[in-house]
Amino acid sequence: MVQERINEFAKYIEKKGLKTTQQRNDIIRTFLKSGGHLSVDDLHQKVKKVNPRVGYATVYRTLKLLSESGVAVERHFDDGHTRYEHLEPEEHHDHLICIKCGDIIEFEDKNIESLQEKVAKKHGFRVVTHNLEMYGYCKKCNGNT
Amino acid sequence: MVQERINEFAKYIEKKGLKTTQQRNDIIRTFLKSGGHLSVDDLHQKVKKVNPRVGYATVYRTLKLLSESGVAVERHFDDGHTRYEHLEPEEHHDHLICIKCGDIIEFEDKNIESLQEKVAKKHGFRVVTHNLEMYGYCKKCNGNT
DNA sequence: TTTGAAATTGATCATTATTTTCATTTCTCA
DNA sequence: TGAGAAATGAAAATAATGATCAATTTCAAA
Ligand SMILES: [Mn+2]
Ligand SMILES: [Mn+2]
Ligand SMILES: [Zn+2]
Ligand SMILES: [Zn+2]
Repeated sequence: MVQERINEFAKYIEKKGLKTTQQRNDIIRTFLKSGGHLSVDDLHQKVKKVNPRVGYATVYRTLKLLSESGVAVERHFDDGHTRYEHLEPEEHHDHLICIKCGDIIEFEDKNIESLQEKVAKKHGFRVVTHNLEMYGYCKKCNGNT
Repeated sequence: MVQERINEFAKYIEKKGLKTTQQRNDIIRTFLKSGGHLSVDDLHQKVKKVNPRVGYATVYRTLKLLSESGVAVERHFDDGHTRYEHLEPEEHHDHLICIKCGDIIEFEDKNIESLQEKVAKKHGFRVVTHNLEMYGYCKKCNGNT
């Protein structure tokens, strides 16, 4: 639920002694309303339609805050643009990324996750985050160039 | 074997109609002699000890060629520095990365790999490359801050 | 061995994503 | 409502990487 994410972020802002502003509200609402994996530029484009005076730097700063608060997660796919998506708490997934059309498929596989933990444990390693990305050709692009 | 990698690269250079040069030789030998996951800067530092006149750009260019040839692979961990390591043909592994001391543990898990393929197949996706990275605390860093 | 076209090199400049600065504006709340 | 703290946006600063280009090197043909 969008409102819950907004409240969650508000709580984080409050706890850090920061302030609520119109720009932040516009950015957060636009972000939460959007699906997919947004670059800073993507989001800035969208926010400008709502509030043309929002600056690029503020989008950067707000996305950073959203990540810190747990409302958003940063993704670093292999295209040199950090992307953000919003997740429900405790939610997690990994990605299949088409190197032809750019389509991104999300998946979650408990068996893989549990084997990952097993590997980590074998090395005495405590995992905080992980990412599993597979690059290749999606179904649609498979029969082409 | 280092010599085999050198030959492999020579063959690639030849096939592309490129030339053998002292700089490339120095860079390649230094790279193959080194273990670990080297940044461009790391490698440049090392090469300069062998041949001080080697420029930064040439290290970039040569690492690119090494990757194309299959002798090296590029890694994009979450620190903004592309790193390179050399692998034997057909070799593959993934990484556990300590966010405290920076140590990198390599692992290979056929079970995980096979589950990955299964997930991809389920989505009609043909995987070309993948990367699985787990960030956290290594055994040594676990009992500290 | 000489030669010259093609490739390479290194210094420097260009680019691009992201961060920082800082003067100005906006919030918060006593 | 007014002061102090935080936020903003425009522009400058960073930092990794890529592109340019004149000078140098390689190599196969002569
Ligand atoms: Mn996703
Ligand atoms: Mn490795
Ligand atoms: Zn596709
Ligand atoms: Zn460690």
